[in-house]
Amino acid sequence: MAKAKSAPTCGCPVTAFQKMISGKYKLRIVWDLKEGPRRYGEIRTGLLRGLDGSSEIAPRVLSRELKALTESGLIDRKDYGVVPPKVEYRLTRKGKSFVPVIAAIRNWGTRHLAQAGPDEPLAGMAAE
Amino acid sequence: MAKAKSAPTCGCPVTAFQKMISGKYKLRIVWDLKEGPRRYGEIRTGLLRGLDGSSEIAPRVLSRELKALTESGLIDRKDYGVVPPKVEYRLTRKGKSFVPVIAAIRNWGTRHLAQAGPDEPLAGMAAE
DNA sequence: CAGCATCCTGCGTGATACTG
DNA sequence: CAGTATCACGCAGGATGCTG
Repeated sequence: MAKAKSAPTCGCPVTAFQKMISGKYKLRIVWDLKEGPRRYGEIRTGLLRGLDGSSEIAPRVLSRELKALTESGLIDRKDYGVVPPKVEYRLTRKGKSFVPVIAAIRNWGTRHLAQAGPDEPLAGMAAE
Repeated sequence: MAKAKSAPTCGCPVTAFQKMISGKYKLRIVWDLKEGPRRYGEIRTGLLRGLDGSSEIAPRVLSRELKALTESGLIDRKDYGVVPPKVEYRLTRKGKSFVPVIAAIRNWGTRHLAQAGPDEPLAGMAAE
């Protein structure tokens, strides 16, 4: 179905947004990266916070999310090309500009969803 | 997975947000409803704008999205209980408070995703 | 008109094992 | 350490047909 993907990107920013951040971890990855570059393992570990620990994040999944984010231009991958492997991910300019949007989401969620998990007591959310 | 929903709601507003708006149409429905109450058919028709028309929205899908939104407390369902059936959906207070968030998303998307679909040249995004 | 019942399919996600 | 390769599964979401 829907073979011809010549669809005009739907023309809806909201839909494009949804596709871009589709996936369980993309938003959280970007959010975590706002504080600076992080390595693969660090992201993985950081993502486990807030989860009930019943499930570890499959490398395949995280890998794909990171790749998608990279291709979306939100994050940048820096491979140090050394052994043992060291790879850092950091926000691009575009990615940084996206942080306030996530902040707005978090803000709303905190207020209207009465989240009991203050992993962070509302960080900077200064819109540009 | 995650049978025991005793999980602490993940503690992440972002994750909760993603669950709440998961689905292809939820965000667009809320956005469309910001201009006032709409009937089932109107929502359905309105949602078709921006799609390449290759696929109609299955009633089952739209129905589920609307029900989910209702249970999320973002929209309210008003059944006139007449024949032929007339049902209107409108934003709740919570739903209205969510509109600015979508506006922020649209704003960002329009700027950074270069969307060519100006279904509306940025409508009012005044928070309440 | 506003749905619900049924079937079907692709993809996102998880688990496990292996590699440079 | 930072991934890739495979297998498997549940569910979102599309297609039809029917109903009050």
